Formats: sequence, structure tokens, C-alpha cells
Amino acid sequence: MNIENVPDIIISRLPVYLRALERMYEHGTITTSSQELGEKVGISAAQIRKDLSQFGEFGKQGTGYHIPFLIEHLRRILRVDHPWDVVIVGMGELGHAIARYQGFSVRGFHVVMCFDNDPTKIGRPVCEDAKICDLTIQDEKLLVEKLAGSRVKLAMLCVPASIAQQVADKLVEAGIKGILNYAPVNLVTPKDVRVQYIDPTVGLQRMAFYIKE
Amino acid sequence: MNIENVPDIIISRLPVYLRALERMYEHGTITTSSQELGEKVGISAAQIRKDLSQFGEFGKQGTGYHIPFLIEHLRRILRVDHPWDVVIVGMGELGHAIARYQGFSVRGFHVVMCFDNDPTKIGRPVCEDAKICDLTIQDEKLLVEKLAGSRVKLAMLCVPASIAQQVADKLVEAGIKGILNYAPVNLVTPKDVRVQYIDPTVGLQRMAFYIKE
DNA sequence: CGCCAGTTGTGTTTAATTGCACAAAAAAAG
DNA sequence: CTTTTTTTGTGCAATTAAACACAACTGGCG
Repeated sequence: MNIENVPDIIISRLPVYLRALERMYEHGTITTSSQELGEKVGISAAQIRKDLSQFGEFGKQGTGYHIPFLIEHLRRILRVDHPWDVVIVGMGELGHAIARYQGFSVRGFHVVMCFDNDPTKIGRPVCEDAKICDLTIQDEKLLVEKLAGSRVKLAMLCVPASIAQQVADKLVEAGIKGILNYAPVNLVTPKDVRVQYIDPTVGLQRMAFYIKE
Repeated sequence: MNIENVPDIIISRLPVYLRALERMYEHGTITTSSQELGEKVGISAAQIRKDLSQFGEFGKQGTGYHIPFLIEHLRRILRVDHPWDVVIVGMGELGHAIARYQGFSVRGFHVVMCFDNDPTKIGRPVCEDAKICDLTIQDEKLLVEKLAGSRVKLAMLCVPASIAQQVADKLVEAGIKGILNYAPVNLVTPKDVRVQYIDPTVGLQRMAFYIKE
């Protein structure tokens, strides 16, 4: 039950459990079993019980798990029981789409600043409709300055692959501890700075392997 | 060297190797070692050698790997040595952004049809500028009909979570074998239909766990 | 040509992950 | 109140994945 050295593979499943539980709760379900949850997320019941048991005893024999209780604990474990501020670097098509997307905010991640290195973009509003997003694109040169001392620890990286590493280095310098990297390159970072990769093509290629006709 | 039962975890790394190799090749490098490649992708050299050895002997002692040769073989293994047609279902903000995004096409995945169930969207062009994307949004009701008998085997699912499963069922019925799912729900599919999940929030939550102050 | 530095492919060992199975507890049924 | 059913948490076994280590091969150089 030492939360410090829980293997990452277990951590990686918790958001999936949380997502499914939140969904069930929205649908009015207040109790579930490892079996039922397992069917929803495609993971064996034993696996789920073992994963959860790393952090405490949340279930009750004969009954299962009380959903709101488990949600609360998972959020606390993942440290998403409070909202997080996030910045976006690289305001191309993708950066704009992400900034406008409402889904992050709903799930507790607030975009608070946007940066780009293109002088023609700097100073422009991210979105015409200020109700959707009232941010202004800032100069990437000011990144370190603006972030140092702020509480922002998470960034989404949407710059071209060719400059992703150097921008990542700046993010590290600015005290960022987690980078959601949309650029199709692996990043090298100090080990206290985590990177999560989002490359749809990798997913497509991986599936293509299995399609035989 | 029986390609059929190579573990999925190995397959999942191949696109990452391929991506790095293509990048190196674009930069004019024509030879690399497992050591060097490992540093680029953050995976041990031994792991890379063992992964590749599942499919044949591509390297040469003393020299390493000839990059274009290895790229060619990885593409053949992953079956991305020819382009793939893909459809998008759900033309909200996200679906539009994906349809306009040029990156898929560059890496061999061509968007050939777009569907939505909203009558006000059906018949509209995906993009004002036909040079970027000259597709028209089609009625989701026609999905099965249009796809059956076509060679399309891959789909990107961008509909709201609430209807994702039922649309996925239709995709399965239409003969789709791989779904890139952007909806934040797990999908249940027959085991010959693969699903890859893209949920940025999961990545953010996973990183949030490690940020302690 | 012979030696050295570099590098692969793989057999073997070690570590990590998952699956199994069951006692213990709770609730439901009789 | 007793029995049956349900379901958890967990020790142990089995499986899977990763790391290690080295023989075998290659190319370069004196």
C-alpha cells in the first residue's frame, strides 16, 4: 500500500476505471462489482481488484464498490480531485482545435495560456467567440518567464516535429512536469518530467498490422 | 519468426521505430545501430534487437541497420507499404479538425468519406477550401450501405460518448476492422475488430499522478 | 593478413505482470 | 436463525516481458 512505488502500468489503468465509473454514475448507477466494471473496460475482474487493492480497501464483500466513494478515492489518488492549469504551445490548426475543445475543462484541465513563435499570430485572440475561449496567443519567447513561478505544471505540445525537442527543453526549463506531446517524435526529458504521446497514426499503423484479407 | 503470434506489445513498438527511422532518413542518415535508435525512442538496444529479430535478420554485425532497408521491411510488416482508406464518423469540431489535418495523408492514411447523423450537416462540404478537403458529409444511415463491399477497413470515431457504442456496432456491421476511437468510452467489439483509444485526458491524468510538490 | 572495435542475434536469467483460487465477509433467502 | 449467494482482497502459480551476456560476424587499419 506504499503509493510511491506502484508500477506505472497500474497507474495507466486508473484513468480508464475512473472514466467508466463517472459514466456509470451519470447514468444513475451507484454500485458496481469488479466483474461488471471489468466488462465495461475490457479488463479482468481480478486485475481490477488487485489494482485497486494497491491503494486501500474500497469494496465490500457481497456488495461490491460504492461508485461515488470509489470515484472520490481514484480522483484523490490521481490528484485530479482539484483542477489543473495547462498551457498549449504551438497554435496551428491542432493547437487551435485543442484550445477550443470544451472537453478538457469539463474534466478538470483548464487551458490558461497559449504560445506560438509566429509573429503574425502573436497578440491574436485564439477564438473569435470569447465565450468559447478568451485567450490571446502569446510570444513563445516569453514562455519561461511567464511560467516560472506560476503553478502551471502541465503542457500540451502541438508544434511541428522539427522543433518539438527544443520547445520541450524550454518547457522543462519553465518548470513543466508533464508534457502531452502531439508531435510525432520521442522527446528526451529529465526523469521527473513525464511525457505522454498522442499520435493517431501510430494507432492506425498498429491496427493495420492485424488486418489480413 | 512466426509473424502470426508476435505479442501485441512488440507490434505496438514498431510504429515508433518506424517513425524515428523515417525521421533519421529525412535528415540524411542512412545507417544506425540498435543503440542509437534506442536512445532516440527511449527503449533499450537489446529490446529493439529482440523485437526486430521476431521478423527476420535486418542488421549486420559491426555495421548496424541500413535505414531505408529497415524502413521498407517495417512498412511491409505493419502493412503500411501501401496507402489505407479511412472514414470519419461524427463531424463535430473534432471530426472536422481531423478531416482537415494533412498529416494522415502524408503518412499513408487517406480520408475517403465522412458521416454524421445531423440533418443540418448532411450534404455540406467538409471544408470551404476544396483544395484541402473536397469531401461532402454523408448521412450516417447510409454508412453500412456505402462501406459494405468497399475496401475501407479503418474508421475514426469522433461521435459523443453517449452514442459511440451504437455507432461502433454499425461500423462492425459495415466490415470495419480497426476503429480509432476518440470518444472517451471503452468499446465492445468482436475480437477481429481492433480498437485504439485516443483520450488526451487519460494522458493528463496519468501524468498528474506523478506531480508532487 | 591479423587484430581491434563495433554490433547483431539469441540463449539464459531475472523481473514484472497476470491469472487462479479460496477464505472471509456481507447480504439475501428461506 | 441458518443456509445460500455474492463478492472482495490476496497468497501463490503461471505466464509474459525485459535485461544480461556473449559467440559470431563485419569492416577498418596498420
